[in-house]
Amino acid sequence: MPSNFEISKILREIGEYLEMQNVPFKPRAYEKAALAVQELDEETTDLYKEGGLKALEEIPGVGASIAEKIEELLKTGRLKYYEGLKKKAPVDLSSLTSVEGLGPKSISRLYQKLGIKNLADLEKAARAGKIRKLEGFGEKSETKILAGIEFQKKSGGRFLLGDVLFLGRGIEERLERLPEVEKAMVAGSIRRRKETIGDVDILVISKKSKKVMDYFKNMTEVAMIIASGETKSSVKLHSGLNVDLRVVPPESYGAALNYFTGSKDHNVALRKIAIEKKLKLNEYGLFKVGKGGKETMIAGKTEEEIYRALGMDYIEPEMRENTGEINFSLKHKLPKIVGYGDLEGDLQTQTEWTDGSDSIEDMAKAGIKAGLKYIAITDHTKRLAMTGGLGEKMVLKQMVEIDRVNKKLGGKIKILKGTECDILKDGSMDLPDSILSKLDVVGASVHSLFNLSEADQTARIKKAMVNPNVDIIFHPTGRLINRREAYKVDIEEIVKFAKKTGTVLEANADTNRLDLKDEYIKKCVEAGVKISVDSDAHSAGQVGFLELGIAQARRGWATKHDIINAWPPDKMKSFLKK
DNA sequence: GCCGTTTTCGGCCCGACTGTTTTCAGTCG
Repeated sequence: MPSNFEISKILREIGEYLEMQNVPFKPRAYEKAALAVQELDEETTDLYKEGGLKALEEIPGVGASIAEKIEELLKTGRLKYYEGLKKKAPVDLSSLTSVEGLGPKSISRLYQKLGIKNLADLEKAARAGKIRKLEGFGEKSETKILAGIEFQKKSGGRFLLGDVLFLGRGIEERLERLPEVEKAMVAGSIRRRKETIGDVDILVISKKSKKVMDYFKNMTEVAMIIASGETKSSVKLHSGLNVDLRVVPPESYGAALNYFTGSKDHNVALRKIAIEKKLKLNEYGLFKVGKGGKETMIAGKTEEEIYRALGMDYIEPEMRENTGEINFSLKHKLPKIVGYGDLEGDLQTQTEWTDGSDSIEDMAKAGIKAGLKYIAITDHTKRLAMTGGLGEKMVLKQMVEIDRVNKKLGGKIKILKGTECDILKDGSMDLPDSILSKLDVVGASVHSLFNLSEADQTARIKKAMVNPNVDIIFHPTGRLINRREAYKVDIEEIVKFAKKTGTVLEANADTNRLDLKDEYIKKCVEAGVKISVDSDAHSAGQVGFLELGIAQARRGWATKHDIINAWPPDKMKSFLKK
């Protein structure tokens, strides 16, 4: 039974195939439907079981035609229409479109003229200088393609945390529901909330491992069984993600969890400390080695008791990268990093006024649901025309609407008036100061001219930071994980200048961005620069991105003190520029 | 192909930038 993830991927590819054939409007329709399916709270399978074709048609963006296609997928696991399109141009769309600058039209031409089907073909043709000879391509596009391929190789088939965190958690929950399972827990880089994930590690305590393994290997999303044994099984999912399951005895659970959570460097450092204390640490426990090599286990049931036995404080998984946490722990001086429930507000969200999909009221309600006390509406500005960016008149109009909704919601949450204002080429703002000064929160963003020199880009952003109305620099480096490198900018200088001007730097929580990244967050914390953890939600459901933002803040060792939207509304507002 | 009616067709966010051109197509988000 195909999952929402798989259905959405097929719909998206259909849109891209139609785009390749220059079909008007349909591509957008499929793209919209793909997004809607991806964002559903419920599995499409369940929707269909409960309400049939009708229920599918009620998904916004899905009409009669796409509903029937989804039905075919659910019933047969296949879709003839999709297979027909794929036959006409059997190219690996998902990898080719992920090369920066390559879209459906170019891919279509490359296939027709040079028979390019995948990244390997593309690289070969580019290296042989064949692409520059094609009409519409030139030397520069060939160089750009090669650079794009290099970047792809570097990111090496890793998955975004946001895509696999919930998947891992889903498997964890299903395993935990089995009567044979005492406890199930995702370990590995997911537990450390690393921004990209190679594969998923799950630990289970159970006395009947065979039953657990059988369930695991037969899950609907499994495409292939790689290895299958009593205590360890590995599978590959349809999405290409590998998942390992390990069954451990209860007395070793903590040691196994510690071992399989990593990071490798952190574990090596722990083992060294154990050796200094004449102890031995492995995935089964912490042991005292007596005369004649006799081992007695002194800890292993929980991670806490292992750290304690080593004379250390417990270290949060997000900090286990061997970047100083071991020493802080030994000296009992670890910072108390921000908790997952600590945010009081969200300072960047978009609505249907620009490129978001929900109303101001819907976003506010999502904020209430997430337990927030305030939420800023920060729609785009006019320079970003493709989003329908707001000009002065519309901003003023939106402020009136926000007043209305605030009144209607009766104080359950405070909606703040904000903007995500474009920073223009020379560092000036896309809205006049007379408007910016009326808003509660002004975020400033780079959305254009990503290829300025480092000096120019840095100067551009610094100029925005000098503006007395600019409170926050949104997604300060502009990167898209696995898709686009950050623009060139001197981050040390930006951090220094943020301190000087009292400007906040954002830790954007969008799954694709996570910008600032963890090590830059750490630089801010060390420099005393405040950050804001924002969802950048473009729909009510995306307010949930905040969790990923907090995860990165934790990886950057940020405490509540460092994050302005972990503060109560009044304190937060008094920190912003006047 | 979807949506929303001024209901059963006509519109569909629309501008900047890049690299290719010499007037524009493709990509970005």
